[in-house]
Amino acid sequence: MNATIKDVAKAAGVSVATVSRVLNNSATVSSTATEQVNNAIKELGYSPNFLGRNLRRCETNVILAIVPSTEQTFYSEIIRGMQNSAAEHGYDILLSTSNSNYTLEMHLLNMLFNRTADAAILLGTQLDAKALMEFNEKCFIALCCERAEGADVLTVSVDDEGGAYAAVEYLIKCGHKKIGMISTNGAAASSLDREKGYKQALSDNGIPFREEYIYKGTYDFSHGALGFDYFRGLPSPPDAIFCVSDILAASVVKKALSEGYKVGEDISVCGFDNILLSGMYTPGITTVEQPCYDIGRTVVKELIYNINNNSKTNKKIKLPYKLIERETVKKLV
Amino acid sequence: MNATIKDVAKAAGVSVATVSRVLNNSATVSSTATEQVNNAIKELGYSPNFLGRNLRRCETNVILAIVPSTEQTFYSEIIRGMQNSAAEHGYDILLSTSNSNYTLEMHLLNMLFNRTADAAILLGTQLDAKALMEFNEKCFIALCCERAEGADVLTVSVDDEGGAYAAVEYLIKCGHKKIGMISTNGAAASSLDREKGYKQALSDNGIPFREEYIYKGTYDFSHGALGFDYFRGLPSPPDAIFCVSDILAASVVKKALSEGYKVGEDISVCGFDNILLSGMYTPGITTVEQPCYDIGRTVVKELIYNINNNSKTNKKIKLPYKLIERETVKKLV
DNA sequence: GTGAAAGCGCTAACAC
DNA sequence: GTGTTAGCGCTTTCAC
Repeated sequence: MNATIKDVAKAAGVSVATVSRVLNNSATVSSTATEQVNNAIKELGYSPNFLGRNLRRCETNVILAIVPSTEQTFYSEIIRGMQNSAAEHGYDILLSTSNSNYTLEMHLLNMLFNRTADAAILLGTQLDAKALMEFNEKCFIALCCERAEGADVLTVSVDDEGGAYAAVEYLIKCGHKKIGMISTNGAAASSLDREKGYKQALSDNGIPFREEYIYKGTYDFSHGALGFDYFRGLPSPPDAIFCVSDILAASVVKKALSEGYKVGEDISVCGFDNILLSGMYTPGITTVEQPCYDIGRTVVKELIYNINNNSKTNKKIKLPYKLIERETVKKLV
Repeated sequence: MNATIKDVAKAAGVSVATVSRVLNNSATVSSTATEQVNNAIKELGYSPNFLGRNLRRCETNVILAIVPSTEQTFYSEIIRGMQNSAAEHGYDILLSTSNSNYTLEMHLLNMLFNRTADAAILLGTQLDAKALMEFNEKCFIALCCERAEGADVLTVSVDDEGGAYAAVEYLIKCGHKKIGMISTNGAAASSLDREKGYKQALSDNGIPFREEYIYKGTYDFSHGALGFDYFRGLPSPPDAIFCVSDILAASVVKKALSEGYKVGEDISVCGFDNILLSGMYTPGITTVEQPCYDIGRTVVKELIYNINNNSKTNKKIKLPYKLIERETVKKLV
């Protein structure tokens, strides 16, 4: 079987303690001993068993990132940010998908209790504030991208309200007055925050809010088209639509195109996220960019701070958005 | 701190052995003892420490899936397939991204040696056949989606050659004769196999292969447009283009559209993968679907078979593709 | 049906 | 600068 630290010690003619010391640079070891140990390691093809090490140290240096699925391409940059930040602190990020399934998410979170991971980052969760707070008491967790209303847990996300405000203000500045919004009817705090930004921008610009100008569906692609159909059925349909995600925006664009509309001319649409799709689409979709890489870096940095200081700062961090102008918004002025 | 098996034993008034037995259903325990133990577990909020268990058992029941990045949405279904299959066998799938970086990939593979995971699945790798074979001797690994030329390692992928053949034959059946291909110039075996299918379909249908009808770039979005430009510069440009990926196909479509072409009319294009984008695009992109879910299920099933039987079957499994007709291919006949 | 005890591989006092 | 050794939490053999 695999060589153990004992085998290395024997081969190097030293004690296991010395081997451990060179393995971890934990104390001064004579250069001769160091060399002997390193030779033995090489010879035996030794690799330390982390199960033993982790058991002893009561830590794994693994952070579990739980995503609903990897279908959202914008997670990709977030994860890269997480990894880079983690690597700087000697941690690894391991990902797992919950498929938005409560039982599966609980199973994954249970990895914190069974010591498979030191901490977990939730990118969207099925748990309510109460359950999250309970976890937060016993474990190190963080929310990423999606805050949970009433949950006092470390959270890093884009400034959802500000981003939506900027998008709608941009639409208004472009001369649009009849602005609809496609949102979601679940409990997603990001959607709620974006609705807030939408309303605020309207009101700050003297445009009355109309209840019928807000369509609520799901995040599913089909709901963009559905929203578009709904708006068309209105006596006075909006001529610009702000969507809570780029997927939804793409759906609106596709539907409008298929109905013979010229998007960016007859109808304007703006998304949120700036996923790759938005730049690839024809016409290019105007949207609000999330600082994904920074979000990933930040959440890991803060989480590791908490781990190292055995603290629970529970900060709520909102990172800046960026408006990306492309071709789906008509400039009337 | 966290309760241990000892605490449970004490609280239940039994030995740790008995607790372990009820935890693992490993031997008959009297119903009274079982009840006492379960009560103690609940009371103490006990969760077994897997580091201890895994160390003792010399296994983790974790399979590491190493992906270049989660940017490719079609990994999403593959991972779902992996997870479902893994769960059936009591395993968890943990994901990690290598960013196509050799050092990072080696770091992740090293988790096999340090016993963080029992096996690894590589979805695209930077390692060459020799390195893969070496790993395969000492560890349980599998390749997924992308075979490695000359590597005798368990591999599960779509039938790349057949899929490409089907796509090109479809183009031919639609009346196209001047068919270009956008491929990649790296060592990606899937691209090579798809080129083979392209050539075979041509030759089987009496269409001579033209060297200048094959453009090789990278997987990067920009290379679709680059390929399109290249083809346009030819004295006799192709009127149909088969792309090695949907991303590349989308790029061709976008570029053609921006140049005033009517895609599916003036020019035909067919992709590969059937990622979500292809259905969302306008026009919908005709493509070859990979059986992602099945690929994921199959690779995990075979890998766990190997683990359980301590065998290395090294099967090469090719799963069937499916042609998805949408709107980017003109039917001339 | 149950308990005592060895030991998985490692780290870190502690002693020298 | 180095070695001895206890013990992290668990499973499992062996006795009873």
